[in-house]
Amino acid sequence: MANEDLLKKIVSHAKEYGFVFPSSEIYDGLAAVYDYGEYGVELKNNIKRYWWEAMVRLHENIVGIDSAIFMHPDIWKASGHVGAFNDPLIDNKDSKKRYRADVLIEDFIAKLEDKISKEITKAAKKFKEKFDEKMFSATNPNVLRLKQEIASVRHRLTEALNANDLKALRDIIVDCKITCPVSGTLNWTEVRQFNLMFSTEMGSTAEGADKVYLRPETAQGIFVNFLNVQKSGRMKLPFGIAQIGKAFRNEIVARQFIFRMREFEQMEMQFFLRPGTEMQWFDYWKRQRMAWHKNLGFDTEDYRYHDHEKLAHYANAATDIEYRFPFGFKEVEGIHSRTDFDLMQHQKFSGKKLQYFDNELGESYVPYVVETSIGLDRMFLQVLSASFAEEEIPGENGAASIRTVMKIPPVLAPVKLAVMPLVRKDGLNEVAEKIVRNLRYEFNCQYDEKDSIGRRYRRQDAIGTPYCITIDYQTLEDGSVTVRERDSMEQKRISVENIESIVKENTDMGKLLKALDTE
RNA sequence: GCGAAAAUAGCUCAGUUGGUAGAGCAUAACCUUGCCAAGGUUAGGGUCGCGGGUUCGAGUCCCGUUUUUCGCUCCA
Repeated sequence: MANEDLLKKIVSHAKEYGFVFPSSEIYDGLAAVYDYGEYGVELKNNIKRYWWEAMVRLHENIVGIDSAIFMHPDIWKASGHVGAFNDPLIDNKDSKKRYRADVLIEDFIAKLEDKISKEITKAAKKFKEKFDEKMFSATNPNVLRLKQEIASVRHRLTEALNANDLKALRDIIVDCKITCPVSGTLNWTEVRQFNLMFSTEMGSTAEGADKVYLRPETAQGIFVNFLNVQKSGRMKLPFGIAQIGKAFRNEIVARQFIFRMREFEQMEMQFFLRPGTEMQWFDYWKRQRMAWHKNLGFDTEDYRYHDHEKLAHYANAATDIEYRFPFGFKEVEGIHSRTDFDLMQHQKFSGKKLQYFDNELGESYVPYVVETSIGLDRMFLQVLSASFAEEEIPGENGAASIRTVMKIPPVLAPVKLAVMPLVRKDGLNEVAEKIVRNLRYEFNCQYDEKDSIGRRYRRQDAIGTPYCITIDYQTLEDGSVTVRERDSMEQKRISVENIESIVKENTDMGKLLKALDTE
């Protein structure tokens, strides 16, 4: 199966069986926004629970919070999102390449500087020992002209950037005849700014309204609550704060189904620690998080680390956990050693001390942070991708049929059990309905009496239900039922009383967590 | 945001040189069967993504637009 086809199949399967719908579909949809359907929301909630309990319940020193999406606007100045998210971009119409306008100009300045050093090298060769570089660069007309040009361009660049004047930026490019490195032409578009943060107004009157942003990450809600949690929870370093929540990014290109959405959900944990111990904790979380993924039982070959060589300004180590999606290995989770960058920034912008008094050392300091950040929607897509299977089943008269089955780990499956009467008569349906009524307190349980039993099994396969119970005439005689397992399609006869324990045993979150903890 | 391609029923797709929309599956009701999809009868469901234009007439031709996919680009 070609890989693009596989993604297509997953997308249409997700829609057909109520996992994921395009947003606002009857209005032609809204780009890069999706809704979760009746089974999707169950799966998503189960993933959240697996993460939350693995982080918060299994670690004594990790607690959770749920911070608001709206935050004080200055937070985004401190975090660097205002500014860094505002790159001025320009496109070359011939090569179709996009550049950061300020980078193009910086490159141009670098070229001029390069010219100066070439002049100097040339002159140095010519005059040998008699060459005086200081004297030369202060008097040579070529060098002086270049220096003047650099100063002028740099001045204009600074002015334009400070004034946020996009037209002035473009004028510099045009005036300096800066060409596209690819096409070599001057055929530029306007300079445009892409603010990756969504904003809205807080306050109902136009005059009093203040601009607020929809958070582009959940991490900042943790940083600004660091002291609150540390004090109210009497937390001792090292400790972590976990959070699951929505974040919003106005992506220029949002594609690949729910892999990159404008509104998405993150599961983040910030681990606060003593400076100098960050690499040890970075390694710890790197292993822990990979173990969490692999504990789900999918093919371990499909996971890998991707260590960052180019680090962001705030990080001193970073790695991604990547999964082999139908469109290649892509990031599902990031583990970053963020140093004290964030807390220092908030200390600076808020004017409040964000320090921890370490009794062992007898001194206070701004803690370092190691972060684990996983995209819930990506994780969801990962589970869909890994679970989706089409199997050939030998038919009765030689004709093979295709079985589409979602081999979702039973703990995460939206529906744990389907109960169906073999026939919709002779009281079999009543018996089945009663079983569902009794078991629905324990786990998500479905009743289905429509169509042939084989077709009902296939319907449950399509949504990943791990167990199907069938009530037949023998049930009426001895209280036994058949239990059919999703992946093997094997059937066993068990007594009605044992249904609960069998399903529970194999769909139990506690058991999955235990397997994770002993690794 | 640029370029290319696509868009017809819930899904997968037909639809001839322009003549007023079909199939299979799915869904619902009833009957029948009963352990791994595709039994029978009936029904519902589409202003052919949307808007404009050409034409007596547009699913079909033209322009715009939206959404999706692919390639660039971006992902602090």
